[in-house]
Amino acid sequence: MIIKYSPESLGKAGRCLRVLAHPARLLIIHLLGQGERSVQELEKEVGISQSSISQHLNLLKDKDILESRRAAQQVFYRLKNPRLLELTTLTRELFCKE
Amino acid sequence: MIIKYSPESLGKAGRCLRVLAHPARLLIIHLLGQGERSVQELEKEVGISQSSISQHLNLLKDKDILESRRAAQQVFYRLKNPRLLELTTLTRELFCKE
DNA sequence: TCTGTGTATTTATATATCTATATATAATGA
DNA sequence: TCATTATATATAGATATATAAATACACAGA
Repeated sequence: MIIKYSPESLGKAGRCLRVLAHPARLLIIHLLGQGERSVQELEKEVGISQSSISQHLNLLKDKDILESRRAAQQVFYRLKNPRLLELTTLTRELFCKE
Repeated sequence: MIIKYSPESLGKAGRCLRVLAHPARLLIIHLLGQGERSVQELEKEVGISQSSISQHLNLLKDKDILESRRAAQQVFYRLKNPRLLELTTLTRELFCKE
């Protein structure tokens, strides 16, 4: 393990985890784990307003968790690193047992 | 994978992750990964006030992440589930690369 | 260029979290 | 019981986050 517990890395890890620590964003990541989705599709599947979805997506993109491509009017989002699913899976294993 | 992405489990996972998503608490978990510590020891190693340490420990205990035992005046805390370290390690691997 | 559709941003308000300070409780030993 | 040490809780002000509504922007087709 090269990565130290420096104040910087603790801060960065904390900020990234905090962005993940939201039900809607966890669901977005789960869905994107199955393949890319347009904002529209996410809006329907997550069940919150377009504006909220867009704001959540923006937070995740800011943290380099998602990336996107535009196809005509639509924008498709996908996980930047599929290993992120390991983290959400582990989270459920540890905290959602029953 | 038995665990579903129900609103309840998403909410619970989100709340637990959020408690982890703080630099001081990540450091506490890292330290407790090496073995139990008294509040006093954590106070010194983390470098924040006794009151703050106690409040962080309480949040973690509320989420069933830590457990404690009292020995005379001191209270020692430890990780309830050592697998939690897998989560913090993965977090650093994913988010603290550089 | 105008219109419609899809997405992003801005703004305001409500709510939650952080931190420090002060105070309270618990256990020990004199 | 009193004083001391260790830990926990309460409170308040500052800061951060969440959410909805309104608006702005981007693209495609007529």
